[in-house]
Order: sequence, then C-alpha cells, then structure tokens
Amino acid sequence: MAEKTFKILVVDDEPDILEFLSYNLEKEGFSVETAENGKQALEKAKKSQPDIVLLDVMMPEMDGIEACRTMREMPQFEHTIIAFLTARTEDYSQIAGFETGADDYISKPIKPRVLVSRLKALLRRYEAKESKSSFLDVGNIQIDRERYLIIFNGTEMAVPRKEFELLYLLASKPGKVFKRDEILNEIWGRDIIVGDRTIDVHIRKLREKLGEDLIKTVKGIGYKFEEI
Amino acid sequence: MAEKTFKILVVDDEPDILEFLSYNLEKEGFSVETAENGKQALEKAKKSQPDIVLLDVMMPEMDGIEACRTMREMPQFEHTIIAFLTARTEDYSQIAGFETGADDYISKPIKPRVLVSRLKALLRRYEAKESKSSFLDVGNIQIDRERYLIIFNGTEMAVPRKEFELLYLLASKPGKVFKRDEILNEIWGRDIIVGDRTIDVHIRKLREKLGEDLIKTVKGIGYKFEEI
DNA sequence: GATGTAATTAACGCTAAGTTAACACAATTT
DNA sequence: AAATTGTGTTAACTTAGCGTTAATTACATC
Repeated sequence: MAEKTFKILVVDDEPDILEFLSYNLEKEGFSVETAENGKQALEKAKKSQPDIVLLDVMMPEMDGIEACRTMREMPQFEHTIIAFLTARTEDYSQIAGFETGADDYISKPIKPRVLVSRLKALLRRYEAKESKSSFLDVGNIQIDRERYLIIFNGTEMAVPRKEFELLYLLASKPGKVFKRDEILNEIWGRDIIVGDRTIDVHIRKLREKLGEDLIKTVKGIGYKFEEI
Repeated sequence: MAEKTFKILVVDDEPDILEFLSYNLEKEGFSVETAENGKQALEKAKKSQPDIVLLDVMMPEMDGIEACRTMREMPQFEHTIIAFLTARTEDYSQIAGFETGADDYISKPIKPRVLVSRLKALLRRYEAKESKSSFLDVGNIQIDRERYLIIFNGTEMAVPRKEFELLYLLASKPGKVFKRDEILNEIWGRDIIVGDRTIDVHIRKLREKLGEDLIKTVKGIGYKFEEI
C-alpha cells in the first residue's frame, strides 16, 4: 500500500530556517511549500490545502498566533494540523493560554529527526480521527467525505462544497434542528458574514437534488435533516 | 425574535467607541451598559450582573486585564462571558501570559456584524452549558428541545416557536403558577412589549393541540402546567 | 347586576423563509 | 491569455404562516 504524500506549509520569516526545514522535510518525502508571514501563509494554505502547517510564532505582517486563530475559524482548515515553532526563550504557556487550537508546539533549535517523528505522530493521530467521520450513512443517503460525493438512492452525485458541507452538517445529527447561527458558524466560520438568504439558497439547491422531504424547515429556528 | 434579552457591559475609555458599540449592540436587542475603566466596570457589574462583559485592554484607573482577573476570582462572575477588545498593534502575548480567563479576544477595528455574530456564538456555547436538559419528560408529554418537537401521548408533533417556548417554560416546573409578567419576561424578553391577550392566544393554541387539561388557568395570576 | 378578568374568534400585519435571476469570482479548459 | 464553466453570494420580490391585535363573549366575584 502506497503511502500518501503529505503537504506541509512551512511559515517562517527567516529564509535560512525555511530552507533548512524544506530540505529536511522533502528528504523525508513530504511535499513542502513555504511562506514568509502569516498573511502569505493564509493565501497559500487556501489554495493548496496542506495537511500540516508549521508556524513560527514571531513574524512580521501577521504573527503565527493570529494566523492560527484565523485558520481555525475557517471550516476548510478544521482538520488541518497546525504546529507552532517556538524559540526556546518564548514562554510556551503564553501561546497555550490563547486557546489557539494548535496541535503541537515544537521548540527551536529544531532537530530534523525530532521534527519528523513528531509530525508523523501527529499524522497518525489525525488519520485515526478522520477515518471515523469520513463516511455518513443515514437512511437512503450516504455521504462520502473523502471523495466529496453523496450517494442518493444508490446513485452517486457530486455536489458543490458548500452544499456538501451543509448537508453533511445536517445529516451528522439527523433530527436535530440546527439554528441559522449555528449553521453559519459551522460552515462559514464565525467571522465570515453572509446574508441571511444565503443559507436558504443552498438549502434550495440541496432540495432540488434530493427532493423536498429530506430537509425540513423549522420556522424561526433553522433546519433539520429528517431520516426517512 | 428575542428569546431572552442579554445584558452587556461595555468598557472602554473612549466615549466614541462606547457610543458606537452601544448603538450597534442595542440595535441587535442587547441591553447595554457602559463603563469607562476597570474600576467602574466592576462596580456596575456587581450591581447589574451582566451576561457579557466587553473589556478594552488599555484603560486608565484599572486596565482590562486586571479587571478580568478580579472578576474571575469572584464567584458571582464565574459564568459571565468576558471578551477583550484588543488593538491589532497590541502584543497578544501580553494578554495571553496573564491567563486572565477571558472567553474571547476581539480585535479592533471592530465590525459590528462580526462582533454580534461572535457574541451570539459565545452565548450559544454558554447556554448549552447552562441549560442542563434539552429534554423534558413530564407525564404524558415529552419536550425535545434539540429536535424542536413535542411528543404527546406517543405521537410527535411540531408546534410553532412561541408556543413551544411557552409550553417548555410551563412544563419546566410542573405545578408552579407562572405569572403573566414572568411569562412575558421569559419568552418575549425584558423590553419587548406585547398585549396581555397574546399569552392567552398562545395558551389557547396549545390547548387545542394538547387538550384542555394540561394547562390550567389561575385567574388573576397566570397559568400552570398540570402533570397528569 | 356590576365590574373586572379571562376565553374565544377572526382578521390582519409583519417577519422569516422561499424563489429566482443575476452577479462576482475561481477553477477549468481551450 | 481568453473563454468557459462552476460555485457561492447577493438582491429583489413573493409567499406563508406566525404572532399579534382587537372585538366580542363568557365567567367570576363582589
């Protein structure tokens, strides 16, 4: 069984460190991308959807802490592994106290072999988590997260990302009414503001594909997935 | 619209910001109080027991960090939501290092809609903790808050929101007589004013669905839920 | 029977949701 | 790079039905 190639985004403002890390990580079979600050990191991450983001804490433009928090707010990075690179002198608790949602803190100076083994450990943990929830089976519909496909009455169909996420969310707890706020926070992220009608439109598109019965409106509250 | 009116204490030393925030929060149905420094904030908070405290970090007299720590040490503010307003230029680690126990950090410049959506998210999390039971079971009726359904004699039925909230309130303490004022405050919120007859109508609609025996009128006082 | 309070109805206004089309932007193809 | 297609969001309008009002009737209590 061929191992999957993992994508790593390394973010540091010192070119030397970037090169050093890239070299060592690539040697281990990782696919490496780099960025020089938090802002750049976000842009690149959005495009390439890395499995791991290695973030230096101190950086110009946008520091690692903020970059991490921003990413964690975005649904697309919910399962991305984020690890901080911290200088020895920096107080670890400073970062930890922030509840940034980072998965690990790796302190400089970095020893390549240590780094790689830590990352592999993280990946193992992450894969174990992922495999559990990557497939949903409720009633006459199956949702395959890995392939981004839904199987409705036995026929496979591709749905756009937002619709997919929406359906996945609703179907993850059949019967439960998801409030509009809840949906917005889960799918769009807490700081992304979209108009009220946006949810409706996505619901509509889903109903067009899956029929009117699967998703029910609870007026004044939100929507729920009804298992048939 | 409003389930409950939440009290917010906004603390900042700049009157402009106070006004700006007050205006926007009040527009969203929050009940807003203001203070100009940490000391004043503490005094006001003790009296009014706000649900949320929005604290600027930099302030004369007593800064936000100290105010937050002081509040967190007092049992009466154990469950109060405390959020910091931080300028982007301020060093996060300054705040983080203190382990102040704040629930969120909102960075300036503040966009009203972002602020409101974050606060709502915080409130949801907090409410989820507070309300222990999303499921009520009294006699021949069960109320499922998560699914927004009531099960009456074994049959599920959907009821409109206001009726649902009303029934839930009454059924949460069977036998207790809820005064009209009490009901208005709980279901409609502190400063939403509706006529007295509105309650009657909702009671009527519930009785139509659940029979005449479940909800009893106590003339001159209010209503109570009678367990059968 | 007078007075006040609650129940009952129907009708209406308003808000939340549905609908549709058009737009902006990304991703893809040529 | 240009064109095309796909996706997500907004805007404007419509619809439905919830929540409210108001007007009337019934019921207490004095």
